[in-house]
Amino acid sequence: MDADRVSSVMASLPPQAAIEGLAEVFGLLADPGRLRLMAALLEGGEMCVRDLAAACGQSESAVSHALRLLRLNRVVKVRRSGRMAYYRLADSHVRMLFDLALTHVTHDDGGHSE
Amino acid sequence: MDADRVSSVMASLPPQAAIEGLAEVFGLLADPGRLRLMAALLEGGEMCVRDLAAACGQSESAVSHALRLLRLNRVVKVRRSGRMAYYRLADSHVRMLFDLALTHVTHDDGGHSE
DNA sequence: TGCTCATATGAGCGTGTATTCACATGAGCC
DNA sequence: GGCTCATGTGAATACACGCTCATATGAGCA
Repeated sequence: MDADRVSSVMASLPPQAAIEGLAEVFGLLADPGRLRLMAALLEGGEMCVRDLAAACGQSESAVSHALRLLRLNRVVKVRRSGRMAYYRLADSHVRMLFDLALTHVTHDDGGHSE
Repeated sequence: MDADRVSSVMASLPPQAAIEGLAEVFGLLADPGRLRLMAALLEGGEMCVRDLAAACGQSESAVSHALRLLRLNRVVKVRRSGRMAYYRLADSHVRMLFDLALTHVTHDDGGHSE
């Protein structure tokens, strides 16, 4: 048991709040439904809820719930016009993470094993 | 309802397998315990289970379970020496995502709101 | 006003997942 | 061999999360 190493590593760990914030952000990206929405918005630019639901193969209710989460975390932005709501990706860190990961996953697919 | 836009977006969506793989990877990063482990390994280089548990403030069992997950997904690698197991970060995409996000979160902290 | 459509939201439910506890494996040491 | 220590694993529990269903809000339109 290397006590020196342990305490120096402990001291270097990011604060709890930062860690939990990170986990929350990654959690947003840990759902296929939300990922499809983001991929659609990345390609489509700006879309309404119905079109997003149709394009991503999800119910409008599920999409609305998902968009609410992304909205609360500032991953997407809304523009309201009449009774329509047009969503687009915000220029957030989340977008960048998603974009980067998507690029990688389409070129090289790592898999499972022990 | 913009049918053309919808179908063109649908066609551009990454295949289901890619999306699910992405979600799985992000899911690995969506837990504060695992993030602390990765942060510790990023700083400490190579550490045994006990030291990781001590440095991250988690039970050894929880750490072992978490490391198993990370190992199965090739995020960490093990070196066994006698009864000890020394873990280190693998050069995976996951590591890069984590590293990038960590850098950002320590410089600018985005938050919640409607 | 009354109706429909687009979206939003709340409750309830089923599922996945992290943690703990108890135990197993296996190396080092006497 | 018998003991201890470091790690691994399985089962059980508790919690979080996403989905659906029902309903609400609010714009457009007759």
